[in-house]
Amino acid sequence: MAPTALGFLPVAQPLDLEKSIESGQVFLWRRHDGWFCGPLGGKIAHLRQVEGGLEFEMASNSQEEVIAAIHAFLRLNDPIEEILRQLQADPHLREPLQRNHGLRILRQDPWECLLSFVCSIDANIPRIRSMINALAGHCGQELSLGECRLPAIPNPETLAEVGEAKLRELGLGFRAKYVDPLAKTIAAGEIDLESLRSRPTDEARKTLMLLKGVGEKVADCALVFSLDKLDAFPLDRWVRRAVQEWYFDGEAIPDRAIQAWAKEHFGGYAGYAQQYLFYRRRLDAGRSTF
DNA sequence: CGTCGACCTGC
DNA sequence: CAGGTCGAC
Repeated sequence: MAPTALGFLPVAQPLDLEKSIESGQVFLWRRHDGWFCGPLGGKIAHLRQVEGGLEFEMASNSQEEVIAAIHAFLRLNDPIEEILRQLQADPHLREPLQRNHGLRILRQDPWECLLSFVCSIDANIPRIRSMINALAGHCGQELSLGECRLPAIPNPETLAEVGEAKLRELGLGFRAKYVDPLAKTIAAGEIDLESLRSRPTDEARKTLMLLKGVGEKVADCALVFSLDKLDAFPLDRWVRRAVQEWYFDGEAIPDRAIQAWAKEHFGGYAGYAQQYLFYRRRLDAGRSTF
């Protein structure tokens, strides 16, 4: 039995763990006895928000290591007050910012993130979860902590061995023809995802889009949710609709024009703005699939 | 260059 | 219909 680090991390900044985890950024996390249970830095973590901070439990030798991992995952070093202050200048964001106070961008593993969002193509959140879980269940390492068991996302090398036919059997549908070469390309080291973190946003985006199945939207999700490019602005059908309705009087605008507008309008934290626009637009549409 | 259909499957 | 992408006009 691995040693377990248990503890409390004080958090004195806007944070809503539930909203952040259940806002369609991560797909393996689940609730378990009032805790959230999910993958964190290659291990399994339990997190629970309580008055003044977070309770945590994780397999590890050191509390410091766990706290560092939580900090990274929840992006607790982002200048969140400054970000929120900037976004509040936009009247369309004031209400969603207030109603979803503490909704944060998460920092997940780039491979896990890219794979998840390729699976997200033309699917809804329950479907995405089911695909990711099927993949992980088939060839991912089984993690466990207490009573909570969780299959990890298979690494690219392992996934590359599975083959397109099996991926279809696992329920990926046409996405199998993207995921199979994606795994093979990453496994072969042709693109080093981690190294994109230190490249400019546009360059990292172009590199990601060399991959089959990675278009603008999927690339932007990987950039914001895993590669620290908070200026990227993932443009899905919901956000596109929100922008057209709220800022352009319902007029249809080409994506590149929306991107240029977002860059100008939201600046370096467009990724955060997108998350609030998305969240609000989904709620207004009466969805409850979070 | 913009536009359009095909692509899997499940709720 | 669902948090797109690709390839063919």
